[in-house]
Amino acid sequence: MVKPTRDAEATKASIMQNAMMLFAKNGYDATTAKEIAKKCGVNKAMIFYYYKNKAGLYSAVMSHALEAIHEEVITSKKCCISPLADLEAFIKTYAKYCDKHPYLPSLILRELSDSGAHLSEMMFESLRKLFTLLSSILKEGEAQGIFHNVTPMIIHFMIVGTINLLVTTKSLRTNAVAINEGLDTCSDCDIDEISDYIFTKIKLLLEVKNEENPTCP
Amino acid sequence: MVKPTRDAEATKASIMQNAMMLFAKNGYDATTAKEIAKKCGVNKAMIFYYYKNKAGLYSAVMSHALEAIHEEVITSKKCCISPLADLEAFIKTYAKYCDKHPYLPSLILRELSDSGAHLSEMMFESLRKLFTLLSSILKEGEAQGIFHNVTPMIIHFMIVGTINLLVTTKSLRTNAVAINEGLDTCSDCDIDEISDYIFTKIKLLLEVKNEENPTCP
Amino acid sequence: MVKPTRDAEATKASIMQNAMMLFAKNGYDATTAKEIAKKCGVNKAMIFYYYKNKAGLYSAVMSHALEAIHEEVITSKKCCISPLADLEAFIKTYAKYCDKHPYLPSLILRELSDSGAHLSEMMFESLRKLFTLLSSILKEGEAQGIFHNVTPMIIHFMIVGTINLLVTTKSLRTNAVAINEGLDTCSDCDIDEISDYIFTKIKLLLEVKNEENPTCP
Amino acid sequence: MVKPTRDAEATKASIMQNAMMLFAKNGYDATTAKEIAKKCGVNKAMIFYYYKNKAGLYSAVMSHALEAIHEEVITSKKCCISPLADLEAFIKTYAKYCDKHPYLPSLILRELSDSGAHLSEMMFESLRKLFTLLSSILKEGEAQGIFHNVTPMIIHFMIVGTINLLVTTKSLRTNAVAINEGLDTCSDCDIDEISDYIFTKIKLLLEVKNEENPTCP
DNA sequence: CATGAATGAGAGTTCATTCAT
DNA sequence: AATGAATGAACTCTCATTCAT
Repeated sequence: MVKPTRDAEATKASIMQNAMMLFAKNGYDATTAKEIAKKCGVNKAMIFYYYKNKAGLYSAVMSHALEAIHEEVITSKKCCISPLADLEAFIKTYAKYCDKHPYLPSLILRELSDSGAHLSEMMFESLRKLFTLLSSILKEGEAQGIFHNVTPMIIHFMIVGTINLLVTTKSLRTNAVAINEGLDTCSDCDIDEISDYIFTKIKLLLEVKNEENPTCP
Repeated sequence: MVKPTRDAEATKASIMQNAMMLFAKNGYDATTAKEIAKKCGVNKAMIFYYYKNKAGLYSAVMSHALEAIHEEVITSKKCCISPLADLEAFIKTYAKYCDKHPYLPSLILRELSDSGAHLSEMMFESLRKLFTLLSSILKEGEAQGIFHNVTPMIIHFMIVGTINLLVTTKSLRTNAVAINEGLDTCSDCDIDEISDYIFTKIKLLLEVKNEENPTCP
Repeated sequence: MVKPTRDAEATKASIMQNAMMLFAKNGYDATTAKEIAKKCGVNKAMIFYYYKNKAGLYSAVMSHALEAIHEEVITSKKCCISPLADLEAFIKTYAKYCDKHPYLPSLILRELSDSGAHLSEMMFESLRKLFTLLSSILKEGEAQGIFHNVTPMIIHFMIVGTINLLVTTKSLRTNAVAINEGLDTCSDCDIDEISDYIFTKIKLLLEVKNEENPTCP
Repeated sequence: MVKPTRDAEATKASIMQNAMMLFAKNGYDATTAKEIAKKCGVNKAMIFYYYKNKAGLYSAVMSHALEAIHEEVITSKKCCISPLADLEAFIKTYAKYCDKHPYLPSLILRELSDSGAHLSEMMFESLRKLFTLLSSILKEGEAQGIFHNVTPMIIHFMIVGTINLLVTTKSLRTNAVAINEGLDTCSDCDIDEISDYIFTKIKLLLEVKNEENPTCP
């Protein structure tokens, strides 16, 4: 009995927002249009009015999320002056964004978990762009003799995969520690510690000589 | 006078095997009983006869997969004599197993992607045991002064997450390279190269002094 | 400050015109308000504004079509001087009208095909008047000894049914001949040939002695 | 609460039978699966179990009806010895069949009323076969000098169209006479009178010399 | 042990229609 | 007069699950 907004933009955005949450939590198939509509307080039919069909909504959700993160990472990179600083920006921005929008890593993991069989052109493109960005940073660093023995794809997954898993398993890790007290599941680590740690480790792994390169201010 | 299809046990196993494939490829919801039955060449009702319901079958599938890997990784560890060797065994065994049974990483990623909301006790336990194993290796190595600055949870995800993503995205990465030729998506890397590379990198990242420690024969 | 689309009457008429086409082509149920509106270039809501609801629009369409033909056939009759001439006028006018407005026979066949269950009073009345007209011509002819053995209802259907089917199956008959070349589906016959032929045959069937009666000039 | 038949053939046939009635009465779109299932006393899902989808059921219904009539007409023809006898058999068999199964003419009129836009290959074929049959009778008669000035397509529609309309408008014609007493809508004519009349008229129209040709015994 | 028939619940989607501007 | 947003009811179709044989 929520009275209609009569504000197209707001309704449309609300649908996307709530759909994002539900898709991330329950996956594509287990999320129903009814459920989304209820959460938005709008009629089920509005979903189809604005997004044509469920797949269209999903596509829009993914596109939105991936564009946003890509934008953010690209922007953060601009302030920097060296591959190392770029790398740091990449890691920290990605981590921060995932922490703030924990739906994203869920959605990405889900998409990747079926070999991208249902990945739309657009999502595929977004993921590729993100990788291309990191790849160019790493290649540049290698060219400048700062990074060594780089296989960009694997490094990419080391960074992105680790962050994704840490974010998506947050509640899980808290539970695990409750059961087995000796286990350190990093359940108290905040996102800044985590990204610092990852950055440090990635530097080691890329055989960076610490003192010589400027990082992000 | 109806001739039974040879062997009940075989039918039951066939259902599990085919279900595993389909669950991994399409996810829980998108996999239908009809589809599984068809692939097995048995009647749909048999699934319910043997596994009570779809959730029961899924549970059995996950249980089977996780037990198998756990067995394998635990066993392989025994052959070795140092934390470094154990680490190597862990990485290579896990990677090899995932490569041979690519359904597993898919299933795991899928489960983790919703914060384990639907993770059964049993699956949760299995994942925890896997982490406990690696954790003990890392702790032991740190105690012996071989590994440094270890946060086991993050290292665990770095290893397991990277391997999972590399395996699940295999076909995806091949496509990506077809589109953008300059991109190196490691599409030709075989699993041995990959696990070698990861092991090497993890050693760097754990600040292992290379020459002093024996590895697995 | 919204500039009205020129002319309310024009909008209303456009809706009717396009609705007629679509109802004829796809039937009542398969024709949607959206579709009609799109074809008219007006907003969907206008249909309800002008015609209250879909049934109202349909009613208006049928009424319009039937009135038009009735007007035309009745009028044409007046120019003539004998039952035979009247009959000729009836056949040729009906045929010509159907050929020019092929929606009408479609709509009529559709209505009749469900035993008139949904036939509105008004449509029923129109169809009845058409039959009454032919009936009176035939009766008069019989009274004058020109026509013999007349069962008006059957003759009526022989004329009207044949013309309706020939018009509605035009494209169908063209296809049929393309498939089976030996078949003569009269696919090239134009409406004048057809109505001439029908008139000739109806004369034979009514046992008219050819030379004695004047026809329409 | 009808207890299940557990007789596949019976259930399947019941669905077809009831669907035929409803499709004929209300048309394709206005007939719902729910309605059909209710009339059969079976679960809605059975329709899809046996016929895949609504269109499949419709197709099966049409196919069944058209095959049946074609069979009947072909069979009746065999007993005869001259084109005239064949023609008589055609008309009387068709009329009788339509009278006994009044769904058929409704379905045919409906299909033809949209220019066969939705006519499936199979239905189209059946209709074509029926026409081919009559066509060959007429051509043969013309070759033997019994029939004159034959345009088979038009004659076909004169026969078939007239019978179809007479059958489908039966109740309508009864109503019309109630309103306008002077009107003779042939509301009391039985099917034998009708087909006799039509046959007689068609003979006149084909300029058959009455005494010289044998008809069906 | 195995099958095909049957079911009920619910999903996505469409659409006539109304409301507010 | 005209529009786009919003709704509720209905429809087709799917699917896990059960029943009878």
